[in-house]
Amino acid sequence: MLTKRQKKILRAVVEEYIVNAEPVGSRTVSKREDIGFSAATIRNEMADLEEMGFLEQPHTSAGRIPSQSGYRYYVDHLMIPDRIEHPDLLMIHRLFSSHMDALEQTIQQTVSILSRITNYTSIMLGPELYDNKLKHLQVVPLNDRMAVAILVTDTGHVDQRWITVPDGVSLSSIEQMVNLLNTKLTGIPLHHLKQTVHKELLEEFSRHVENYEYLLSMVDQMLASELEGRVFTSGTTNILSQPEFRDVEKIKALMELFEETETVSRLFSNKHTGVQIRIGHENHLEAVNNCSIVSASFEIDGRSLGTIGVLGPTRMDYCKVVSLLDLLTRDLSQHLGRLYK
Amino acid sequence: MLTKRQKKILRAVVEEYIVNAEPVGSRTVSKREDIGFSAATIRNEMADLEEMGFLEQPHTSAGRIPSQSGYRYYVDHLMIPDRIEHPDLLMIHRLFSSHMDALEQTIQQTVSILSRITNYTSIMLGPELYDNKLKHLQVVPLNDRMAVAILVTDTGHVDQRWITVPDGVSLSSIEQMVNLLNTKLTGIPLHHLKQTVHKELLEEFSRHVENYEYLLSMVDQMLASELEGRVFTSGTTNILSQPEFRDVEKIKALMELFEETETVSRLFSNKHTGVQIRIGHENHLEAVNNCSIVSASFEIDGRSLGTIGVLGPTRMDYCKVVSLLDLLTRDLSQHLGRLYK
DNA sequence: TGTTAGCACTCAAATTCCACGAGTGCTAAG
DNA sequence: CTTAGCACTCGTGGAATTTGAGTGCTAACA
Repeated sequence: MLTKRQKKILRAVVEEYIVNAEPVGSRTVSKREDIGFSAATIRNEMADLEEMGFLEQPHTSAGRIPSQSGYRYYVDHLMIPDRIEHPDLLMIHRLFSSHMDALEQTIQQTVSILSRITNYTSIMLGPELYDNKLKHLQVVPLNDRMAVAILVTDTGHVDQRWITVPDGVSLSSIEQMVNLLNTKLTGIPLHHLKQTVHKELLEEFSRHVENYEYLLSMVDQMLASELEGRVFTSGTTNILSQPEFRDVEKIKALMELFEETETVSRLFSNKHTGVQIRIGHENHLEAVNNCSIVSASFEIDGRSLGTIGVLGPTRMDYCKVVSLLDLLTRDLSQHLGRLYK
Repeated sequence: MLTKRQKKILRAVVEEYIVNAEPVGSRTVSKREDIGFSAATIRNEMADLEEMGFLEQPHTSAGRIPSQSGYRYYVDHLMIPDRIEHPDLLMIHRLFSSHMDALEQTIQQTVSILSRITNYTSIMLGPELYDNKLKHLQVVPLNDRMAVAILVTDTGHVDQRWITVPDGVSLSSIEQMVNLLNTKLTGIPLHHLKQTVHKELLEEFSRHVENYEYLLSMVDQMLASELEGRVFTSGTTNILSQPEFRDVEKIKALMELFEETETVSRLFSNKHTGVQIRIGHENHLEAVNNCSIVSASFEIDGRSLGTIGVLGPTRMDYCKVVSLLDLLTRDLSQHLGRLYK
């Protein structure tokens, strides 16, 4: 357990380092208004804090910087979330009060705003489509071999894919099949579509549609849509302004990371409610060992729709980011709620 | 006019520099097999070539590097396009002989292969949709205020947008209108849709559809689709391995460039036939002053569909890139031709 | 007993200095 | 016209030196 004074000092060191990105010495701390002790006293306390693992020294004759447990203690016990500045509030308010755009646009704009306000890289996962329900299915033939299949969900998401038409299948039988599927599948969650077809509709199929065996391969092609949410990013270059990324190798590792949506998706996924903070090694990934990821989910009716998050150096302005994410996910959830009702 | 020997030497310098990224001295050149002169002779010639502006010296006691006009002369007069290596050929062949994917996937795979083979950043513009013809129009209502409009073109491109339903417009009248539009607009090029509606269909509208004034605003929303081609990139991080990008500032400028699709689109646009090379300042953009852009268009029936290109340092392996782009655009054109017929 | 001033000490970063050598330009001989 | 030889240039890299921020320890003080 830390004494009150130690907490004060730890907090001062973290906040000072977040701003200046340079090791902070005892003198700097003692000169802060909220600290009433001499540099010598601070030195003693800082030595103790280092022994406890909350601070570390780059080298003997330098000041202290927070260790990863130092940051962890800070976000868990010492941090007081910022109030969001007025111009930022205004920008967010304007985004969500604007007329309804397509979902993807809203998402893209949200990440974009987040990265502009924080000056870190921001990322959004989702929304996942698993339990979206089928609203409409459409097949548009392009020629006698190719057709476009279009799936619309109740949330207004549109999914498309090209399918090849098996030999010997007529346009009219395709049409017949699509009609049948539409009447039978509307309202079924996407991740149940395939098994519903195979379990319940096979019989119906064989009765109403000729050549149904061939058509089945088409249906399977149609329904093999991607259910995972997409990854949206914004401000990937922001992080290059941070002094901890002067090294080209680090930049490269990070940029390559962003090109792998798979990994990004894993890094940012967040099944908890509320804002989640992962500091450095807590991410279990070499490339982000000196980065922190702050993320939060947005939801409708308690059902998580996706995640929005920020990636920055461990020396991140947690106060600002946390309060911002809190606000954004609230507003986003509300906005999407209005949209879907 | 350069003498034969000068050409030989210029070529040697350029090729040597492309490989090693270090100033090449007279000794290095004289030791090449295809050069039969002593270092001293080369020195004299190199001094002349420098005077003519084809070579330059970083400092007095260093070798020469090609100037931008040096590269220009090289690609215009000295370069002999490479034969493409077998494994690369195989990869490309496999891409285009695979079953037909959706257009976007083919495109993404093409850029990806290009960047992997060249180790530079590769980019594709397009395809532009201006003269694609409408194949099918569909409106799927989500609730009483929102609907999704879906546009399918004859090339299988699907465009979607959310539209708001004006008050007092019934679902049935929307249906009626969509039917009308489908019969009247199918086969019309996308960039004519709007004016066709306003010029030729207004009258028809007023006769068949009630409340047509309200519906018109919906139609306008639907048809305001984006006709410019999208920008696809791959291997943005490749360029970070090049020794000319050890400087974080340069990296940042370039990465920020990639985030601006507008500028990227302008940089790579290529209205000529055949492979086009733009070297350094010829791009008229600060961030790519020491980069070259090689691009080529792909087309169907002589009609340009889009552009594919490569961005690398001016010290680029032009031979490889040119022959590769030549092959890729040919194959791509052919592939798309097969697809659309 | 807790706090503070003073002082010697440490060590990274910046600066200066120096030797090395790759490469040049010029000259004179072949 | 070509080439060997030589003096000269200048960037590179390493060693030595200086500088200064910051520490730990000790002793005095409240």
